[in-house]
Amino acid sequence: MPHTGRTSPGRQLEHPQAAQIRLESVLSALADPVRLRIVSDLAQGHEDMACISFELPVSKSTSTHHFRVLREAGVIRQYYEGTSRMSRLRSQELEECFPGLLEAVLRAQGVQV
Amino acid sequence: MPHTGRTSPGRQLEHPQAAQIRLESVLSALADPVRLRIVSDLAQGHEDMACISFELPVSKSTSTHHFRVLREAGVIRQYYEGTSRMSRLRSQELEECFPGLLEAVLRAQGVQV
DNA sequence: CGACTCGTACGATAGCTTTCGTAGTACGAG
DNA sequence: CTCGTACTACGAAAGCTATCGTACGAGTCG
Repeated sequence: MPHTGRTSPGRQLEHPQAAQIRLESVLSALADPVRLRIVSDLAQGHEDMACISFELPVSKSTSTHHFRVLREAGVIRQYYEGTSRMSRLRSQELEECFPGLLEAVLRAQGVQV
Repeated sequence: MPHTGRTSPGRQLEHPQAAQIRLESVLSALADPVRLRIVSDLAQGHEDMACISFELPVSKSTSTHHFRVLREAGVIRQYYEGTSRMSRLRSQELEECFPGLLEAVLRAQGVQV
């Protein structure tokens, strides 16, 4: 079994506040096949996923990079849980900032919304 | 006065067909402040605009580049009219390919949709 | 034709992106 | 404490992007 259920504090991860999320950065973050796939996977049921559970066609360090881009753009929120880093979409906040945007992108990707 | 009203054939400009428009390219095209502004301006009433009438904070050659990116991504359609190159949004086709996407982006930019 | 306007093509450059490997840190299990 | 797992940080390389200036082509007006 992975962990005991406790949420470890871990190191702090920088996230932009909802009001600081810029459209340009979000679009830029979504304009990459790997990241688009991460977002689709997150939207596809699994609310919280560790980086490892995405089977991405890139190396670990490259994954780290893509997750960081998504996080810094404000698309996902990440937190540590043991040695794993969990990710979840910031759907609600994005909906407030840019209504309909995430939904349109997901729909275009063939994800049930 | 600009021209006599005749539509000159000019040189052919390559456009992707609606079915060939890729989400990734569209997002990538929109992920730039200059291009986002072009798109907003086009949506803002002026259906057909010559490149020159956008007062962009970049040089002529850079403009050409940005218009090309938008055209090749399938976001705008361009045609020659005299010495001018007119541009218009491919709103309807985009709506068919990616419902709600353009609208969400424009709304996020503060454009009345 | 000649001059002027609008836009393109080309070449160059600086900076960013994507990618990786390697080395290291943080956590949990034993 | 030691080991394995999960992930990061750093450095490096290759490629793309945004930007420009200059030189040129296509069309219009006199």
